[in-house]
Amino acid sequence: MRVVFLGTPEFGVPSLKALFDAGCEVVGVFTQPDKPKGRGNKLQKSPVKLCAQERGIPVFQPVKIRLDGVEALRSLRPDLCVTAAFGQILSQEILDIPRIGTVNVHSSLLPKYRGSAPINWAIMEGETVTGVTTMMTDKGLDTGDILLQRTIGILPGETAEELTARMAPIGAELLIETIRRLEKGDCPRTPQDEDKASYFPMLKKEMGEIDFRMPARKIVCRVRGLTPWPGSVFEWGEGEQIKVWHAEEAENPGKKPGAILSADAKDGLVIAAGEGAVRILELQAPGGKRMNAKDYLRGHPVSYTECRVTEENSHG
RNA sequence: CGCGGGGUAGAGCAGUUCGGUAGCUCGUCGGGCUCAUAACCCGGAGGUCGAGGGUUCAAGUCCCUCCCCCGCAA
Repeated sequence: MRVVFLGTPEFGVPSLKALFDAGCEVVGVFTQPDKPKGRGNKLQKSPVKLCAQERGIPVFQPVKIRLDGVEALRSLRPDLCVTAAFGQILSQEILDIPRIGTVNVHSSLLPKYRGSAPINWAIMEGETVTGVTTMMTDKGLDTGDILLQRTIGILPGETAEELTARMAPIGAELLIETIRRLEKGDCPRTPQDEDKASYFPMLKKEMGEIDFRMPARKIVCRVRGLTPWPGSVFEWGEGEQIKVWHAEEAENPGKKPGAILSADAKDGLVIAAGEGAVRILELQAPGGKRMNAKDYLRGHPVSYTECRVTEENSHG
């Protein structure tokens, strides 16, 4: 079977490897164009591109596949297209090309958490269970028929980064099972229940600004869900931005949100929230590396009594 | 050449402007106090100051080269 894989970040790599290892004829890989990234603005290849090149699979990087990638895809004459965090929307014209159709590996239990950041949102919403879904892609955004699903528990304190790493290989397994069953013709196919559907938007950098007026429990979930990108930050002193890598709930004796309840190497860093307080366990100052909050405080005495309380930002 | 911060004891930092015996907080080891302690008191060990070269009577500090780490922006 001729398969074309479309994916970009690390999440898609296990799926691509699995297709390859399962003996599928992966005739091409589509991924986002190399972009200048990191220090020095050097061009970076996506993880999926690197993986494809290692295996000698032709790589295509249209800026917008529905505009300048159609002919390339058609010429590959795929029986099946597989997407896993590709990052571009497919047009009907694209979807019509593969004989069998396009299977998407989505990292939530659809129809919940449609959208591009399902793992992050599931954690931010305080879920304890999520999962992966394989589905037939249609023109809508994550609205196609569900093929197979597998549930996965979210561990206490787990970050989006950790959960993503854990889910990617499971998604790959489910993908292979889906393809086997599609080949045999016994793959279940269930339309999504629109009444139970939920959609969550793309992550934006501003979402990382901690709003201390939220309940501590919520803040902690957001910190987990927004790791590693965009990360969670607060501001104190003269605009110094502190990135929070790890936090937990703590007691608040009744101070107003943003008040610094303690900031020393002995008691750690605790900041009052709307409900309860947030104990910051691991942080990162501008120019510095991430470190244990107490270590930070040992070398950086803090005299501020409060943090800046940011204005309302989208999705509390 | 996108902008910027940094590498000093096991950890986190100061010291670099204006060269002159390397310091702070914590940890660690030993001792003391205490019903007890992650608390307190006394004492000790522990550093090629990222690497190499240069200037100098003398370099963590000044000059040159290199390596590594990190933030922003994308």
